[in-house]
Amino acid sequence: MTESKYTDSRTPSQEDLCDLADLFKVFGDTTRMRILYALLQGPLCVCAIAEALDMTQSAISHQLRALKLNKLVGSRREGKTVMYFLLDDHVKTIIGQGYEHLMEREEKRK
Amino acid sequence: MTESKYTDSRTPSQEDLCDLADLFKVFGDTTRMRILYALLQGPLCVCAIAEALDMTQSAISHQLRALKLNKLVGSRREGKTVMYFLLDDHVKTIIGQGYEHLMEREEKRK
DNA sequence: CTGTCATATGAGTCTCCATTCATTTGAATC
DNA sequence: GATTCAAATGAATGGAGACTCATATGACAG
Repeated sequence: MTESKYTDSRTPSQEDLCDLADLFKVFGDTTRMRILYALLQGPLCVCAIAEALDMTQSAISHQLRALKLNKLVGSRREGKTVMYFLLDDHVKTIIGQGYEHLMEREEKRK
Repeated sequence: MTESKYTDSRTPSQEDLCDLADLFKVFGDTTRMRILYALLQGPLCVCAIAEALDMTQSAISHQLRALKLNKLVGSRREGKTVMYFLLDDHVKTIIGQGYEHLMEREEKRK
């Protein structure tokens, strides 16, 4: 059975591999990566993120939307402001593994 | 010091975050993801991959190039054929973590 | 209920990149 | 050397998506 859509099985189907690629696509943008990294330190509101990354509020909102759709971040309203925070421990692990790969890759470079 | 380019430090600089996003961009394509997944089982030559994924040899070669540039796969010539293989254990971990995230995300979906 | 601050969203633009197609390089066999 | 099979590469094209700009929604203060 390679046709499973998230059965209990550990073997991804072709469709799963597509979803997987779509997930990593979310990590594959500098702005979103910077947002995720910022949120590693703790929750932040939209304007704080925009300020930290020196980008427009609109650009940040658009990217937060993508992160939220993929359940990587969550949000809660606090008065006029909206706080965003990481939803998932995998985020830390995935970023960490990516970073380790980068470090090793650099070592091997002559 | 947030300016380090792969120092021994564990804290990525802005440039590192960009490199990190670029790395995940490589995982963020269905074709490349399918190639990596195929290679999890063991080394394969270009034509075998092309056949397995039902895509042209050219398309596969182009994507293998991207994977190779990022040191995710290596290659060795064997006669007329060229075998490709995974270079890095992080690949397995990263894909695994991504998949776990997907599974959890599905659970939470009503 | 009006203004203001914070955020979300839609349309449009511009850039990037995955694939195709045509061609080249490379190795083996004759 | 010529042919053939495998792979790499370059140019061109089509589509996706990141940002901008303008506008809408939402919450609070007065």
